[in-house]
Amino acid sequence: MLGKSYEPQSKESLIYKKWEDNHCFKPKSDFSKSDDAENYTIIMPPPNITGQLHIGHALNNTTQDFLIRFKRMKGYNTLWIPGTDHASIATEVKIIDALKKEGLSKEKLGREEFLKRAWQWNDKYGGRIKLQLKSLGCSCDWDRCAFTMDEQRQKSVLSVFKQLYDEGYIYRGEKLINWCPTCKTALSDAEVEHVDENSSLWYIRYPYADKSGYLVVATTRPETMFGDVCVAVNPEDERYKDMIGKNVILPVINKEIPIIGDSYVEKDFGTGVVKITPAHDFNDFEVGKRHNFAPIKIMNLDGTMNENCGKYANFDRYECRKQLIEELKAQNLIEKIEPYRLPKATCYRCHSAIEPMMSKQWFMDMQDMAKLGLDAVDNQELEIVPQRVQKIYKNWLENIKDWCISRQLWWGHRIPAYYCKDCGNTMVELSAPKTCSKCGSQNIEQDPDVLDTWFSSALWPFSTLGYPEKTDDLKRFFPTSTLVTAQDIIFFWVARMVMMSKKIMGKTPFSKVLINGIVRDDEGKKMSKSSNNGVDPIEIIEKYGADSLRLSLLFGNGTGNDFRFSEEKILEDRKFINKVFNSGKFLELVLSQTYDTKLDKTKLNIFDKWIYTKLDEAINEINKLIDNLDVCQAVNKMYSFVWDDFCNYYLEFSKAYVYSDDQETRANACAILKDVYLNILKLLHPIIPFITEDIYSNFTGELLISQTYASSLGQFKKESEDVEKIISLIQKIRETRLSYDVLPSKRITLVLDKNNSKQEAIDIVENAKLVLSKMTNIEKVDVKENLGNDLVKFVSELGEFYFYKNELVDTAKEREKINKDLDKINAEIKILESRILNPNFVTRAPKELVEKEKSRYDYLLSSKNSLEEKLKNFN
RNA sequence: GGGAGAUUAGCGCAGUUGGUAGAGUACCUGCCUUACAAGCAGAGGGUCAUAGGUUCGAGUCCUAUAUCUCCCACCA
Repeated sequence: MLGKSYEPQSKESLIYKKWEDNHCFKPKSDFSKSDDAENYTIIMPPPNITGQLHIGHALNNTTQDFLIRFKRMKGYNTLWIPGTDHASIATEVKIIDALKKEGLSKEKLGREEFLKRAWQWNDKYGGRIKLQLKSLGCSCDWDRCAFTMDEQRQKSVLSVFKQLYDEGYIYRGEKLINWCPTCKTALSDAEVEHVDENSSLWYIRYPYADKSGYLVVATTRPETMFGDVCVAVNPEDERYKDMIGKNVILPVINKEIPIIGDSYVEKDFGTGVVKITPAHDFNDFEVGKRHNFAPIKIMNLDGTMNENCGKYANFDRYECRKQLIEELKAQNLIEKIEPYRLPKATCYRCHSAIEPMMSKQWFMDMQDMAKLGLDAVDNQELEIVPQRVQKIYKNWLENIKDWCISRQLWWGHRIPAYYCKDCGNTMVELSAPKTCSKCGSQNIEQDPDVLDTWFSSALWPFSTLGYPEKTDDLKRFFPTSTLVTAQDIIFFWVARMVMMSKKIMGKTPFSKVLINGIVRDDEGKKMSKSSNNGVDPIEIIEKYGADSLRLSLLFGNGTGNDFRFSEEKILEDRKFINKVFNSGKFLELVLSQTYDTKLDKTKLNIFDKWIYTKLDEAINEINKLIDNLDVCQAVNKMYSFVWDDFCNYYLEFSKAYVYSDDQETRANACAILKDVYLNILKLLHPIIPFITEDIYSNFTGELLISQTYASSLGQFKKESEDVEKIISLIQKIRETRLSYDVLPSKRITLVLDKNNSKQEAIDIVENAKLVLSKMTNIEKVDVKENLGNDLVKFVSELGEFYFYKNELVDTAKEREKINKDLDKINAEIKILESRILNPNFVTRAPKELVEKEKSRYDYLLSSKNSLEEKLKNFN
């Protein structure tokens, strides 16, 4: 029995458990190896274990679950692999924060203890994330749940690292890298965020060595002057070109450096003179390299100045700047200071200023890799939806630089590089070597650093399937089908997965990628921790149920577009779920009043044939839309099919039969209604799995999740068209009744002209009399030979119809209304005439369209005619 | 500095080969019609940001402009 109203809270977790207990989330091939159904595989973007899921995750995972459930019911061998990400730097930052509160630090704790803490953290938060996914209804295979740092994934990482090292793609070297002085680690380019900041442009005088005056250098980083190796001017710059080759004195430390010419310098910016600090600026590094200057490091890893800065050694970088400016001012070496807005590079985790530093790190050569990533898109091995994202993806790959993959952190995959302390030999091995491969020494230590967290994420499409082992899963499910993710990790993750998969597996990891938009709050602001406007899906689920949340996320939101989340929208959308529930209650009621239901699909009336045809069309259309990843339209279609076609029409039609006095008619009508309704539940299951499952099992005792769509009965074109005509007649009757202010409860007569009506119209109306009467409160239909003038005419697609004038209520406002309608029709007639009478249109436009317009024109003319006649009735 | 997206009914939004502007919600009218008032039946409301262009025909394609949002970026 269905309750008075649906209560999701009490049921959802039980339903989920039932699915799990019955192994519904597992691929069919787990039970029958010979199953040759086509595979449909999704790997879940692993959420960071740093926290809990927000609405953005809910959107992504609902979308994935929608796809998986739909494909599962379409008969595919579906696999959805869940998992979590260790999120190296993000987690480490969190744990350090937590330690701080206890008065502890990472160093005090030591590596081993620290890692213990990290694993505890994983247990706690990873667990909560899984719980959230389950409450959302995600039908992923938990037995295959992966963690980026579990044993299996460690093997994948080691294997890939070694292979790429052996092939020369991974190398170690001292280069200028992005250094976060707070996190005390190197970062990749992708991990640097640029924010505009108000600062100054300092104009500093560098005296000529020959004491003939000074050169003014404009800089945003005065404190880096200790690392200057030269100053540069544009060789084309008339002001300075004669100075090239002369020397200037670096103030404060009084060091002589040369003036060089390099076209990198813009004549028009600042003074046209640039100080070159190769060890602390990426551009300067290139300039320095071109002119063979050795970089001079001036900073320690914690952001303090080093011994190359004279008395400023050990000063914090900002304190140094402050005092240095004062000293220069005192020496009259500051020409001026201008306010200046500059993009500041910051750490994407702790948001402190990044310092470019010379440092020995591990890198991945990205030239060949990037090409693999570009090929995937260019050769259409990979389709990114929405298409515009493809440009962003390509642009990034086209400008990519080598990837710094080592991090000076503890929580992560330790780099499998071993150094011989005696001969300096480097060994990259899957397990720790006991002796040096070169000198045989046992004095060996492992690199203390770990890998960029995105290195392991990049392997996700095959590491989750068991790589490097040649597992059945890997054979069966790689490459996967669709990836659904958020746009902020296109570079971090999507691009790198594509490159790694192509490199390691030789194949693009998935054929389609759906990039969802950003989730905003009800004011349109991006949901983020800093704005504190994030919403926990669990809260919403507890309040409204998972189905409501899911529906609200999927319904009416353009695929790939940003999405505004509000509880108000949930309340609006939730009405649909109520509608589904109530139609179930209606079925239950009807069935309870019928002794016997026998489904005989050979005995379908035209309305049954119509709804089956509509259902078939809907499924086909939805299938197509889903293949194109047009989730929004697919859900729209489901919604309108169920509410408009099924609830508003079919259900009402069926009342004419399920309450029939004829037992056989009644039994079959009930059976068919039930069958159609169960199909509706199947159709909706991917959006609102819980309630549909609940109702389905109520009616059948079977599990809905494991059902497949019924094979089509075929399409009944003729009957469908007839019913469409009946529907438009119903609308016309209702409209006409209302226009004459006839109360809905008043039963009136529908009249047809026997001589002038098409036989088709008479037959259709005759056959649909019962339904017409139910839907429009028509008492009877008169087919008359001779029409008197006591009638009022109206027109539908089936032709002309009449009401008895004396059954209607006249009103004065009728004239007004008719005139208004006439105006509208005349306007459209004019538009159509401009077309139909235009020889260009008639000859160039498609024939069918011309035909369509012509018949529309005829219809309008007769409508006009009838309105004009009607108008006469009110004279 | 470069790039992308948005601009459609009061509101928040759909609109996939160019072919008479759509649903939801709000508002208005009438209905407590035995699934559902979280409902049913109707109605009103849009020069599809602006200006040009291509076309028989443009919300849809092209070119500018404006406003908003996002991404990328080494002008010291």
